[in-house]
Amino acid sequence: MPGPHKWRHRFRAHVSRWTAPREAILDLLSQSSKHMSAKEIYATLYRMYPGIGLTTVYRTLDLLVRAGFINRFTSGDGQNMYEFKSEEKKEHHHHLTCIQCGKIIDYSDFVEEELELIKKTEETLAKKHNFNVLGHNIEFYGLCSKCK
Amino acid sequence: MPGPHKWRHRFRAHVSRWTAPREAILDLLSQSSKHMSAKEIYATLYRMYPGIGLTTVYRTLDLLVRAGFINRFTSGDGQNMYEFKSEEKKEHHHHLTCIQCGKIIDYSDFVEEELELIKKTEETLAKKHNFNVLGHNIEFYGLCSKCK
DNA sequence: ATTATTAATGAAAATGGTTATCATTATCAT
DNA sequence: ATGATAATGATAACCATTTTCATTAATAAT
Repeated sequence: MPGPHKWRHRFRAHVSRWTAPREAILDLLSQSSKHMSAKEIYATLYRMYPGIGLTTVYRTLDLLVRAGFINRFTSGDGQNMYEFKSEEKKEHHHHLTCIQCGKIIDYSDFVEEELELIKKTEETLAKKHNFNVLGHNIEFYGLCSKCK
Repeated sequence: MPGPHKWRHRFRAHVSRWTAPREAILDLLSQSSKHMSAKEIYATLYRMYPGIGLTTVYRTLDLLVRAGFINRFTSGDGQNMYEFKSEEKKEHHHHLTCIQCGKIIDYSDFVEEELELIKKTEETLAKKHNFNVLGHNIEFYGLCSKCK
């Protein structure tokens, strides 16, 4: 469903108004396969849409996370990164981060095993501690080939 | 080895000078079973040692992480938490965090399985991406019994 | 023990990511 | 077309962490 309002339909279930910034942000993230920070997203959009504000970027990203369109995760250096939840390659993946240069590699090795274990763990934790488990963060970190 | 210089020996391998703030911080963390933020550590120590500075707390925590005395991990709300690496209960544990109130529960269910998988994953990632894998963060989050 | 060297400290200011405020703008139901 | 109000964006505030730099104090040399 290409075109100017590609996301409108799905988005409208979550917010009352459809706006240009929201489409621009969602569009950008859906086309970029990379993880992006709020600043990066702002800087990229600013080129073609100089009116956009950083505040709106942050607000929209929050919205998109809550609505389930994108994932948020914390990069090593303390800032949040965002990535589009693709439907096609809906492979469950985790991140391998270089603590030196910040490079992030997606990996999906042992996903089957991981998922089993995650599911089992979530169930046990939910029962044992009476938690409503909503998600998880799994990340490996170290030094990439260039930095080590 | 109790007494005023409990840590001196082990610490001296990593830094050139042994100081009161360093001992105080390490002492506090070793006695507290909880995870603490830099601010909490500072506030606690300030009572018995009003001369201490927040800067020193941060610097010493960095030092202790690098020296392997303590672990640092990111809590949900964007601040770093620190915990002593106990030798006795050297059980590998991970964290279950409430995104509402910030409560953190240590859990060690499925550690055997987890450790196996982690080890396997680390080895594969190291080879595949030529990474020097230094560690991992595994965390589940959700709503605790009070907050849900 | 005294002194010299310089690592370590701490007060204050700076930094950087994120959030709150609020007047203005623009979407959408009518 | 119009009005109600959701959404925006400029600015300032916030908060954890880091930097700067003059002062203090731990250790080595005397």
